This record gives sequence, C-alpha cells and structure tokens, in this order.
Amino acid sequence: MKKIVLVDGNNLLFRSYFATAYTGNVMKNSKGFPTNALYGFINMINKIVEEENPEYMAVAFDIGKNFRKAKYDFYKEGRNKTPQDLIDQMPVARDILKAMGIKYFELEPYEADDIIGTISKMTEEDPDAYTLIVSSDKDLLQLVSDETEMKLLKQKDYIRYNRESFKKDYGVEPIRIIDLKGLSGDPSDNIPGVQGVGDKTALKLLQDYESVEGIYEHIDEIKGKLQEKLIADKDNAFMSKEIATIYREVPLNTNYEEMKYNGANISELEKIYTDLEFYSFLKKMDVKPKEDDFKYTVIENTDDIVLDDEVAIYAGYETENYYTSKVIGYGISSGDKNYFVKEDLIKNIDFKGRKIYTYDYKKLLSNLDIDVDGDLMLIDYLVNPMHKEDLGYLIQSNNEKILLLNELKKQEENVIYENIVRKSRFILNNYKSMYQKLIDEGMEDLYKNIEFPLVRVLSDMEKTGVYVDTKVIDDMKEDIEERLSLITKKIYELAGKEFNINSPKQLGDVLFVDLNLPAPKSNKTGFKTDVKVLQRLVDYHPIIKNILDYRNLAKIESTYLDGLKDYIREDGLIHTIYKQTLTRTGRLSSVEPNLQNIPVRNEEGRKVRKAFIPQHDMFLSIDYSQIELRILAHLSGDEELIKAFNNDQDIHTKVAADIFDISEDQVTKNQRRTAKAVIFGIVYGISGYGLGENLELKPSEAKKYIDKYLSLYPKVDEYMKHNIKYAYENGYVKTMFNRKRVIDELTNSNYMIRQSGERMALNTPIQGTASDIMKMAMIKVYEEMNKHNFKSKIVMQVHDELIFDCYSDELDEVIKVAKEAMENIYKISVPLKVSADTGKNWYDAK
DNA sequence: TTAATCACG
DNA sequence: ACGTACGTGATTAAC
Repeated sequence: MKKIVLVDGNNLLFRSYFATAYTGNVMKNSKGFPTNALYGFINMINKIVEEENPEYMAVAFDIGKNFRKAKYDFYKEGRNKTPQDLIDQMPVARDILKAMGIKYFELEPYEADDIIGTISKMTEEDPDAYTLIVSSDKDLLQLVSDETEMKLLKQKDYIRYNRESFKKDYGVEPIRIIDLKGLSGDPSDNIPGVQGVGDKTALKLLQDYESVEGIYEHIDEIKGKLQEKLIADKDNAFMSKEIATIYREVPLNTNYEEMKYNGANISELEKIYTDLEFYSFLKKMDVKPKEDDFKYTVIENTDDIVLDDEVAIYAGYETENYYTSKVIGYGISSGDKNYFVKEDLIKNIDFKGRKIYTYDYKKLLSNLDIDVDGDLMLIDYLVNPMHKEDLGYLIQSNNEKILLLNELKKQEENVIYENIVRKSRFILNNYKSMYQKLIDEGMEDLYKNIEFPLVRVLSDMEKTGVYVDTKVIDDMKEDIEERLSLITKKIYELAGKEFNINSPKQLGDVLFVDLNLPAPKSNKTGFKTDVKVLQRLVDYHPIIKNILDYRNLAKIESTYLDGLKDYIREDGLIHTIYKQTLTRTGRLSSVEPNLQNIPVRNEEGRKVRKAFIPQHDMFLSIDYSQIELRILAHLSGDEELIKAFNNDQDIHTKVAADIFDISEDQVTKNQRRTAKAVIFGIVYGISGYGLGENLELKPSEAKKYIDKYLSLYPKVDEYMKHNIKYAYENGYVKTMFNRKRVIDELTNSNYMIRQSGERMALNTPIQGTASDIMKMAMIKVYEEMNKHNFKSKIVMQVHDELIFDCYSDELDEVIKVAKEAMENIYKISVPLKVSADTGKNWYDAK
C-alpha cells in the first residue's frame, strides 16, 4: 500500500509566520533577512517526515492569480496584504524543499487546495494507494474519504480525521463541507453564504436534507425566518458552494515516481541553513561538518612553541564559574600556528614583547597573572548588540565551525582541545577588524579608558572576596526556622488545611476559593498572590499577615542564608563574579552569588548583612548620593534642578515644595514621598497609570503630578522629547561616554513594545552614564590606592556604592582618597556627592 | 524550561 | 481598546 503525504505549503508558511510575528518582532538573520516563517516551516516539515515516514510526499503552494478570483472578484477580498517579510521567505521555502528532496507543486491559476485535491484523486482511483493531507485549513476536510485521511493542525497538536471520525464529529459525510460553506459562508475568504445562517444551523439542515440541493428541494418543509433567509440568498448559497468546491482536475501531469521521497541533499540543505543561520537545524542534521584544514599541536614541551609579534590566548574551562571550575588548558594562536597548552605548562611560556589578545581577560586572570593588550569580549560587548558571553556564538555568526560551551561537555578530549584552539585562532584573526569597528563607532575611548582597565579592578575584587561568618548565618537560620514553623502551623489552622505555602497556585486556591477572599486580577496561571495583592487583603483575614511574614522569612532563609552559605569556599570567602558584558545599560551584574541584592530595605532581612565581616578591620561603604538625578539635571541642563543640587538642597523636598506650591518647611512626609516617586518615575519613563499604581492614586491624579513636574522643569520635558526623537531617528541611544544601546523595539509594529522602547531610550543614557562614572571612579580609586600602597581593598560594588575592606590605620586616608576620586572623577554641571560610612560588618556600615 | 515571586540600585 | 516604570539574579513550583 502506497502512502502519499500531501502538505498545504501556504498554510504552513502563514501559520508559522503569524505564530511568531504577532508580537511585531520578526526573527531575522544577521543580514536582516526575515526567517521566522521558514523556521517554523522547517520544524513542521521535519515533524511530518519524522511522524509519517512517508514513501511519497508533496507540498502544494498557491501562486499567481487564481481562477476563483477571476470569476468572482469579491473572493478573498478585504484580506490584509501579505506582509513583505513573509513574501520574502516564500521562494526560500521552495529551495528548502528542493534541498530536502521533497517535491512541490504550484500552478497558476490553481490554489494549493486544488493541487492537493487533484493528487488525492489519483490515489482514490488507485486501489493500492492512500493519501494523508496535512493542513489547518478545514476546507480540505471535504477530501476525506475511505482512501484519504487528514491531519487537521490545531494550535498545539492536531486531529486526525478519517471518514468515520469525521462523520462522528460532524454528523455528515466529509464532502458536505462544501454545502456547509455554501450555507454559512466564510468571512476569511469573503464567501457570503446565506445571511444569518451559521455552522450550527447549516449542519442541522444538512443532517436533514444532505446537501444544498436537497435543502432547496424541500424548502417548503422549512419554517419561518430560516426559510425566508434561505430563499433570499439562494443564489449565494449555490455560488458559495461552487467556490468552496475544490477543483480536482489540475493538469499536473505527475506520477508517484516524481513524489518519491528519497531524503535530503545534505550539502545543499547545509548551505541554506548556514545562510539562514539555523544552527539548531544544522546540528540536528547530524552531518559530518565540512573538513577544513584546521591544524593545531598539543604542546608537550613549550620550547616547541614559535610565537609571532601577535598572540591570541583563549582559556578553556570545564564549567562557567572560573573560581570553581577546572582549567582544561589554553588555546594559543600566533602567526599561522595553533597550539593547545595544558594548564601546568602555560607558565613556562615567555610572552614578553608581544601583543597579546584574549577573550574574557578577567577569566584568564583568574588562574594566570598575565598582562594582555586587548580583550575581544569587551569589544564585542560594546559594538555588537547580539553579544553573548560564549565566544562560540560570535564564531558561529561568522559561519565558522565551533561548538558552543554547553555542547562541549560530553565531547571527546581532542574535540574539546580543538574547540579551545579554534577560539584562539578566531581571536587572532578578528581582533584587528573588530577593533576598527570600535573606532568607527566612536567607542575606542570608552574601551581603552573604562572597560579594559576595569578588568583588573574587578578581578582583584573577585579574588579578594568577602568573608561571611557562618556562625551568624547559622544562628539566624535557627531563629528563622523556629518562627517559620510557628507561622506555618498558624497558616494551616487558619486555612483549615495543610498546603504548600510556597506554591502561588495552591495559595491562590486557599485564599480566593476556600476562604473566598475578594480575588485580585488574575494572571496566566491563576490568581496573583504577590505582596501588593496580599497587602490589600491584610484587613480581610488574619491569615494574610501570617503569609506575608512567612514569605519574608522564607525568602531570607532560602536565598540569603542557605543560598549564601553554598557559595562560601574553602577559604571561608565568597568570590562573586562580576559580569562586565551582560547588561544593556553598561551596569555590572553580580552572580554566584549575587552580592548586589543583599537585603537592606527591611530590618529582618537587613540582619543578613551582619554576616558579612571584613577580612581586616573595618568595612567602609561609600555611595554616590542621587547620582542618576544629578545626571538627569546635567543632561537636561534644567537650571532649576542644577541650582537645587548646587545649593545642596534635599531634592525630594524641593520638588515636593514646587509641586504642591508650598515652602520647603511645609512639606509633609507624604508629600515628599509623592515627589520622590514622581522623580523616579521620570527617570524610568513614566506613565500616569504606572505612577498611579505606585502611589495608589488614580491615573489622572498621578498624571497631574507628572505634568506639574514637567512644567516646573521644562528642560527635563525637552530633554525627554529630544531623546526619544533621537532614538527613533538613529535606532539607538548613547551615554555621555558614547556607550551605545541599540533599541530595536522602536521599530516594532506593536504599540506596547514601542512604548517600552521609548522608556529604555529615556532611561539608558541616565543609568548608563551613572554606571560609566562609577566604573571610571573605581579605576581611579584602585590606582590611587595602589599608589599609596594601601593594603585595604575594594571588595564590592553595588551600582552606586563601593564597599572597602579596610585596615583601621589606613581608614581615614582611604576615605579621603576614595572620596576625592569619586567626587572629582568627571565634572558635570552639578557636584557629584558621596557619603561614607564604616562598621565592623556590612550591617553597621550604613 | 518557564512563570511567579521577591531581593537590590 | 489596550496595557502600563528602568536595570538586574536566585529560588521555587509546575510543566
């Protein structure tokens, strides 16, 4: 028995295009060619081949004018124009099928349905063959018969119809789809049908009278309004049925042999996938990668290494965290030679007098004290909006052979070695051209004066580490556990049953079903149960307070007590890793563990900071006060704000006084709070609604404050407008030090996404400039401390705050030097003010 | 793997 | 009519 699989190609392409394009964000390759429809298309074709294992297969497409349209020009009228991004992908879908070895048909003036109908007719006339049709288009169900099945694609899965199951679902024969369409019409194809008759009525009529013809033969038996409607639209009914009928005599002149599926032409397919940058498909093809002439030597004796003037080094580690991972070895490329060097031998190599480039200098420094001249990771971060930490992505986007780090783990030793050395080769080959790009983009200074020198500062901070007293942690844990078990009991009592309080789903059920508390807005998975929601309910039921307490304590225990303890190494220290190439604004981030989000706002959590102890005598914390607002004042040039900062006024009180039209000494706590929220809102790119949520005000009330603020400080308003305009015109924004952030969201067709792009455009120059300034200050402070031969160390950075581990006898000097450096690192139109605090632990240093 | 939640500036 | 403040990371539950 021959099995022929027929696929509705147009249907698949449209489906996969709109499945991802609704956000307005169409996936593209690095050349800007849209690929989203093709990606889904390939996935679906692969799935069909895998599931059906077809001996014969064909895909049908629409092309050119079609005969239905020629006859009835209203047909498919009013449809949205096919997006250009989708049209562009259509010819490539044909190329892909060709390469896959799958026959496709297209023939003007017929539609894909007609082609499928014609081929399925062929199999119906052949007792030794049957057809499977794949599409989400219900019209095709009319072809279902004893010899033809159909996979009707649904959102996530599909329904497989044969004649029996169709009859069971619809109560009529499959061919009655055409009568159904004749009666109920089809808005998407602009087929009229009979006005006022929908699927339900139509099916009932068809069960009684079989067909459109049958209905009109017995029109007397049909009563009332329905009869009137049917009579009024009789012509439409017959015409609609005709349009809906698939034409099964398309002159394809084909045969089974043409449709035989013999598998893909691997090299052709590989070419297309490479061009589209479909690396996941390339991998799945399981083809042997093209042999290139890449050669490298595994070094046993370092005397065998010949180095040129320029050398690239890449450090290969087993896992991501270089403080816990084993070093596998180093790739070294120089001239036309490539070497793999094991860890113990690298120290024997003399690199003196040569330019050394690497990727992730900080990682290299973690196990090897070496001076280098350039870090390609930092350069890529600055110039490439698609930057990823794993160099493999960059190499792949250059269409070169490489495995990603997460694919490397289970590979043979020689494969791992080769990949490490390929990376050093890539660095050597591409450093110069990428550096040129840096210059072209105007970011050479940013790189040379900020990012690159910062590496040693961060490396030193990481390696110094910070001491965490497990005794403090353990005591706190004991206390919290005791309280948690009491609260848990109380919650179970009040709920009348035991459940997992940590599960938002179960908690939601208890609160809003069992206890019947007034339900808040729901989210995708059920009820929202976050702090804001719970706080609103606090007076409704005693369980709420207990849950809030539980959440608070559970968070402290899991994330900050148990969590932190896991990161204490054998030396008793925590060595966080500062990610220098992660954020879109230029900030650092801190991982394993994150030391930038240790509790401080709530007293209970803040106690965790008591566990952070200096290795020497004291912690010193110096933070910039309101650096982002000062930058806003500077960037906007608003005289009022500048004056306020120059007079060292409390900015929130000052703004409150202005907004409420009172003098500063009349400002209440609440008014100051409101002003503060308004100011923050401005920095984030505010909306009346957002501020209203935050202050629990009506959006219209909140908007009044915003308008008032902007009228008081008109230059801020101007600055924001100008900034957004600039972003739309250029597609990016910049910080004061030329750090660039590309904002694709601004060209998105989705209004909401564009709005969020505008907020990024407003916030990034402010947040980014603050971060640039902090980075410069860190370098300066570090240099000054070295100059003074201080033994005290910078140990942490929390965006606008530096924490030092100090010797008592250096303390005053360190404060003086660091303050001086931080306040004077760069002159803007307002002073950069810092404040310093000291303490015997982090809790006290505030 | 993703969503919800909550910690920070 | 819609959906709503910028930038991060870790833990947990549930798929």
